[in-house]
Amino acid sequence: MNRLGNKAVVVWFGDDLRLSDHAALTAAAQTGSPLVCLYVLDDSRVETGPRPLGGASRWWLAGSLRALEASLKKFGQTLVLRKGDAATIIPQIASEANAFAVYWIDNEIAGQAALARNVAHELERAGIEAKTFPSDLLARPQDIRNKDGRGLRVFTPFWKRVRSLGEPAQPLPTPRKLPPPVKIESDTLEDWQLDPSRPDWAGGLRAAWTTGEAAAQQRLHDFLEHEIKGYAIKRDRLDGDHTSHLSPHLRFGEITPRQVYHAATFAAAQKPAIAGDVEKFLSELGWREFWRHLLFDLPNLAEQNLQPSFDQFKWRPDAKALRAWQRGQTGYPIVDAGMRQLWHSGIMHNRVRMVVASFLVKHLLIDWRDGEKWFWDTLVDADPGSNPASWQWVAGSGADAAPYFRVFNPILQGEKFDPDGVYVSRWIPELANLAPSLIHHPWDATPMELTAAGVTLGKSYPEPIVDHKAARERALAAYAKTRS
DNA sequence: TTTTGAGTTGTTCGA
DNA sequence: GTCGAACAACTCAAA
Repeated sequence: MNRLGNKAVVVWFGDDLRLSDHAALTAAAQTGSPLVCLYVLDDSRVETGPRPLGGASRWWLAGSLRALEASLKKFGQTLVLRKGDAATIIPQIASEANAFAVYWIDNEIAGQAALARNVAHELERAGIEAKTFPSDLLARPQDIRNKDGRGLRVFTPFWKRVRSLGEPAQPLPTPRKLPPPVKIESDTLEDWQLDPSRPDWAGGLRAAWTTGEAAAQQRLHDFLEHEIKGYAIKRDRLDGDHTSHLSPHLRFGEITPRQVYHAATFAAAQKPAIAGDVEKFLSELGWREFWRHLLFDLPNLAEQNLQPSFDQFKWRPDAKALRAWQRGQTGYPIVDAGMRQLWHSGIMHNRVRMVVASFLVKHLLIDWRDGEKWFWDTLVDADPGSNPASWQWVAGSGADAAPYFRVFNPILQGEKFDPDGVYVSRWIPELANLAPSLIHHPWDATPMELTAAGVTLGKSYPEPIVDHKAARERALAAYAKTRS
């Protein structure tokens, strides 16, 4: 019993599937009131709601919810699952539980912010307190403004401003104990069918990932302890594993940027030799932050060109080429390797993301939105900020965007970042027997070299769907037109 | 106030 | 083989 009688409190979980550094959960636990831990899957494709998850993200969500359920169980708690319109369901559950308040973390994402406003409104009408807690971001978008009150559009000044605010708050520990649960009816995860079946295409995802908060913390620890040395240079290499692999964990809030920031700066203080690598790593966290802040200002980032001049751009609809790109059948080994890694593992090395995106947008002149949608569906780390913003960055229509003349050369990029062809061989085994000097441009091999490697161009591996030089010139001409 | 310089991720060309 | 220049337009900060 507490000062509120036997009234309960509801914690509404969203993209914050963890128990540590969770201000809403911590505050709810401190009330001592009986507790409802709630997750609502809002699948309704309403304009104002959050963007419906892609296939790979749905798979991740299922695993993450399972992990959260298991963690809560250790505290004698349960996770209540409901599907439908959050603005209807949350007040219902709150009154069913006889709750005096609903607490949640305000993740300040476009669709979610609108939904959260509706939820708060409905709760107020029902006489139930709606209390929100600050988002996971390192800084509040409201605090990073230029003279005109707008968010910054260039990364370096943005990141300087964020850093000038000082260290982010220390992350909160996991509550020592949680109050008992209120009995509320719940869907089961099986009801939601988040995992693919018929066919089950998630084998590669299961092999590549462990979802959940504990796995996220372990990943961060391993990365800082054993892998970060040399990050500043090695992160661009495709042979070997030199990136943190934290992105999907961050996406679903299994770990917070605050936790990553403090763990990383602590590691740098212990080992001055890695200080430069840590600084580079933190700036990657800064890019995530930058894109999120951009999304805060521009909710329609996945549809609307940030630079209006691009509205006139004549993209080239080409279903056949789009499909070849999606399936990793363009005939450019570095592009195809990336697209196959994505399809198999739900992830793609960041360097290759730039190469394949540049290829779709510039070599094929296909609308960046088509690429963005494919990534949204296939990436486990598909982020409402980073994904559209990075596509716009590559296309040149975005913030701090790549200049129009930057057309990645897929052969050079391969030779530079995968010099021994390790990455290509792994994802395109049919090219594995080609010499490293040929593996990024098999069309230059002699018939004898191809035969020796067991490659038949056009059969075992496609011919290039466009010629690099011609495609580059076509892209430059098309981009020149939008400028004038 | 105005001006100036710098800005994640590249490529090609010609000297 | 290496190196510098050229390839826009815009945003922000510092002078």
